[in-house]
Amino acid sequence: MYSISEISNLTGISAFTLRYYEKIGVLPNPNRKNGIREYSEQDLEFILFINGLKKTGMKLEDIAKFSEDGCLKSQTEETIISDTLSKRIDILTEHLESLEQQLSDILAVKKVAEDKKAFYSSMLHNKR
Amino acid sequence: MYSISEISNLTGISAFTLRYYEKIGVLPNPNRKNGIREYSEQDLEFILFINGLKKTGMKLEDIAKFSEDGCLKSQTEETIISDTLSKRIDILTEHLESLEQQLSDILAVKKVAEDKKAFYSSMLHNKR
DNA sequence: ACTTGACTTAGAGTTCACTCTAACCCTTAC
DNA sequence: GTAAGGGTTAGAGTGAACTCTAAGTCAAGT
Repeated sequence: MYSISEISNLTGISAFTLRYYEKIGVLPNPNRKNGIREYSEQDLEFILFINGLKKTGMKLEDIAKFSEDGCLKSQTEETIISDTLSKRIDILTEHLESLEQQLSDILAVKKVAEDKKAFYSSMLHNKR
Repeated sequence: MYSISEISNLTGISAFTLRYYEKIGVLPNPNRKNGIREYSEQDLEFILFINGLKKTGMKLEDIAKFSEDGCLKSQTEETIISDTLSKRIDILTEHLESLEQQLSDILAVKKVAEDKKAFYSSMLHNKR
């Protein structure tokens, strides 16, 4: 079990931000003992994944949609589960497409940047 | 030769943003005819590269440092050129490191996202 | 002649994601 | 008992990167 400051140290996310994420629904409410947050190993893993989504450009609003249980009382157990699953699958599918786009952007920029760097280095070398 | 709206269409960057980039030094001033911007093929290429830097997370402030000539009158030709080259090399080197970090972040998230997606899909499948 | 699309400066407004403060309470370890 | 570390709400402030408006000028094409 981890305290909020331990999670903060392990993830690099400040305690402020962790509470903020909880408030806006990006992170689920963890178990509490005397009102104090106690994070499990699975909570930590989930937070790391969520942080990965954020680092790779997913908006907090969309992460919140992924995180939430979608437990509307008006729905049956069956529908809740299917809807939640479908929703999560959709969000992941879309993000995976974005990841492919990012990969190709990065590889393209990397190539040009390497070429330019080599070119500038050779100019610098010839000057001396 | 391209007009600002052509460049906007070709790059996906709005004319507003192109002028804004010029104002804050992210993009150099292009040639003008009667005060109207005329972009060359090389200008277009440079803009596409700059846009790649931005898309891969470089701050506009740093892009501006990369873009500027650094032509301080107090320096000799020699120093100007060497300083400009070294500066550009430094910026590219640092960004290439960031690109590596991004690649590993993306690959890590991609793996977990694919696993989760497969897991959710199988749950959904078993439900039906 | 008129429409279109360019130009200018200055500044207001927006969105996103924090980041922190205020002001106050509660519990556990030393 | 006191300090350290946790809790709450509400809201202010920050910084980055746009995004657009106002209000006017100008030049080329139909």
